Amino acid sequence: MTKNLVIVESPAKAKTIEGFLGKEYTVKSSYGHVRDLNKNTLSVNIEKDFEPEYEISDDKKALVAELKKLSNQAQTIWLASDEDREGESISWHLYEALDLKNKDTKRIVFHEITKTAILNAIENPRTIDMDLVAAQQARRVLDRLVGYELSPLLWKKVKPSLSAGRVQSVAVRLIVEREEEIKNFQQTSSYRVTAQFSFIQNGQEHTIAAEMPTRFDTEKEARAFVESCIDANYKVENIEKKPASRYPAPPFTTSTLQQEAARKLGFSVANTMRLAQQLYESGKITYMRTDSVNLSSLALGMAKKEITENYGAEYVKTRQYQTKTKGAQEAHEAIRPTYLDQHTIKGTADERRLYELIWKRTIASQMADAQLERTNVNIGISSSDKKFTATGEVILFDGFLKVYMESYDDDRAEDKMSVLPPIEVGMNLDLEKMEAQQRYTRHPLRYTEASLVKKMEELGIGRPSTYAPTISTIQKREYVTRGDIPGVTQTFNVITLKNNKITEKTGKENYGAEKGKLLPTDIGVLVNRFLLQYFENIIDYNFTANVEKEFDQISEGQRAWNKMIKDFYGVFHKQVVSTTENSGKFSGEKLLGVDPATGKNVYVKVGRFGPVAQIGDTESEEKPRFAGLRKDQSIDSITLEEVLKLFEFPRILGQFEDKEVSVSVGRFGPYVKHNNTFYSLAKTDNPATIDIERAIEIIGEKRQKDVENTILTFENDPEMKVLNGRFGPYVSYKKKNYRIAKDVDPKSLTYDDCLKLVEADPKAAPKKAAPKRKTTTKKK
DNA sequence: CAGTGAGCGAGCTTCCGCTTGACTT
Repeated sequence: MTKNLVIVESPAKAKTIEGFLGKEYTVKSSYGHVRDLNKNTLSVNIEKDFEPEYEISDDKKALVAELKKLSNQAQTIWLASDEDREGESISWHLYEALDLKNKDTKRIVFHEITKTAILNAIENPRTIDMDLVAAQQARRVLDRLVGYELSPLLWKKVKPSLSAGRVQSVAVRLIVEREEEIKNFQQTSSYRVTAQFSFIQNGQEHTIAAEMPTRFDTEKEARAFVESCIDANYKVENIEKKPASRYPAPPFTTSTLQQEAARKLGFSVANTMRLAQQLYESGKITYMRTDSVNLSSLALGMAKKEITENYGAEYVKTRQYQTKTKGAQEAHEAIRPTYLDQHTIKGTADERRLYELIWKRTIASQMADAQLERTNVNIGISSSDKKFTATGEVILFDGFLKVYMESYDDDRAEDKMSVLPPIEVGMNLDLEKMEAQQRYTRHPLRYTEASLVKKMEELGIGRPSTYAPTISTIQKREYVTRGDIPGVTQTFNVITLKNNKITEKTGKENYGAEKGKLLPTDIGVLVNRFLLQYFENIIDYNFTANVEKEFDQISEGQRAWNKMIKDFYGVFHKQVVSTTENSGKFSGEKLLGVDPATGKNVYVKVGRFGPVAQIGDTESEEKPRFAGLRKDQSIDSITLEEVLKLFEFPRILGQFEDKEVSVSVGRFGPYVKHNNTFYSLAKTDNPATIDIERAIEIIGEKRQKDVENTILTFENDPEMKVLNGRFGPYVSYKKKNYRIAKDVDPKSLTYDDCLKLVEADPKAAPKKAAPKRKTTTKKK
């Protein structure tokens, strides 16, 4: 018999809290939301004031039943989900789904998982804040209306299975527009002049590197300047020393953790989150989905002690950080180690590296500023008014730099502190070498996963729990791919003055190479163009920020949620209807030219199966011919010549085992076909140039692999096979697959066993390709 | 990436935010 039932969102949290509360309390987890709108229908009743039709999610039915049983036995039910919009809503949905009674139910909140905080929360219960619940409902309904009205429009006008939404469509827009910026970027160049000087002090030679702050726009000007320096004298005119300090970065939020783990450890956003989840579940770090930079008083105390013991009291500076993030809800602490005295942990190499990063960042955030002395030296030229400057930086006190320094996305030098030699005002310097080098302006960098998250956070779109899933969605929809840009070789001029002689030469550099960047696809570009044309208001960068203001008003009780939705939907739905009726197919069709062989028009466009080339007109009597574009080709840049090559498939390569071998390009990439069997080409193979020898090699490799993956075959029926696949052994029969129970040794199966499995298949109905996720079965 | 290899006469696809295991053909 449970006296008190406490419900939190996460099981790891439940475990910790149960320890604080003693045996009068049972602590359970709701595992997030327990109810939601049905996945297969709109589930928003527009006629009835946008009433949402909630249902208990399939995977939560057993859990809700268990919680209901426990709550029936308990005297008091404590709803302890997070103190933000979603958390409040989770409490309300629990209240509804568990059929709770007002007098037995108490709503409590806490921001840190400590015994005092929990006990304090228990002392100060409140009721569910229905205004906040209404704000969440508005958010949920708005997202559903936008997503479930825009996506079907895309299926109709652009391509099936596409999706659009308040968050993902803006993320795609950012990537598409960055690419356009890069395409339209006008490169310019200028000449930067650097010099190396030397002097002798107490019989010792010193060198000093300097730069001229002004740049020359043209080669002519640069050369004229360098020439004017022949026979010139150089003199130290003044030295200025200035103190400077540097501050540590605030503790990690989800977004900054993802960024730093990408920069310092090379982790993908999804990988970082998986590792962080591991660390959280094993109690090593605090909650990893947070937008807060706040540390609990307990953590501040631990940090102070740790820093004092390891580095000394002068390294301590306790700080409370304030969030700068728009719309931050701050239901949790920042991400930090649970115990700061654990500098390292046991675990996999990646877990340890991520933990150490979190530890360093947390500790550094509570350490003293670094004190520096920056020195600027001006060097005069006897033949010119222009000056060279040399800068040096000396660390007087390292402070937090002893532990950690944040990285940046661009290639700015993170650690270019240089110590200047013992230089004095009035000193004459010898010129060792002067160089005027042509430097090009650089286009903005493409987004990485992590820098996209940063940008999304700045715009206030998405939440810590959705950054990683959103990035995966826009890649799954093939709006965006991750890839490398090789860059181009570019030449630059260098004018050198040495020993009073001028030489000029050209050098080479690689420009614009980028690795692991997010690149828009043809489909991404097209969908973005569609949305921009018909729904600019929805993919406006300020749309989320604006509706968030309205959600805030709802949560403050100043506005009715369904009134807000009504105002929005009135405009939005009209757009949907008018676009449905007035716009035709949106395929991005482009006429490339005329096929010299037939005289027919050649087009490229986005078809039902992706980017496709077409010879002949759709309306003509004779059916047009189609050929899919390769993954490395794009509608934007492909030439007529390249398109015509695509129609040269299938290419007959020759004979092998008395059967024809051909190569072609299909939906899943280039393949070799032999005896009605398909063999995928390796990434390194080019279907346009592949020869029969290599094709036979590929066939051999595939056969070898098949043999390795074949567990059993049967002489009486070659169609029946026991194979080893991604999910372990399975039975394959007549192109369909059947699972084998876990406790059965696949090697021991007889032909009859297999046939039984096939016949016992519950899905007798001819359903193609089972859905990836469980679909909710809604009965009417 | 084990499997698929068309250009669609059907049926299905889809949103954002909470949270973790379940467990695939």
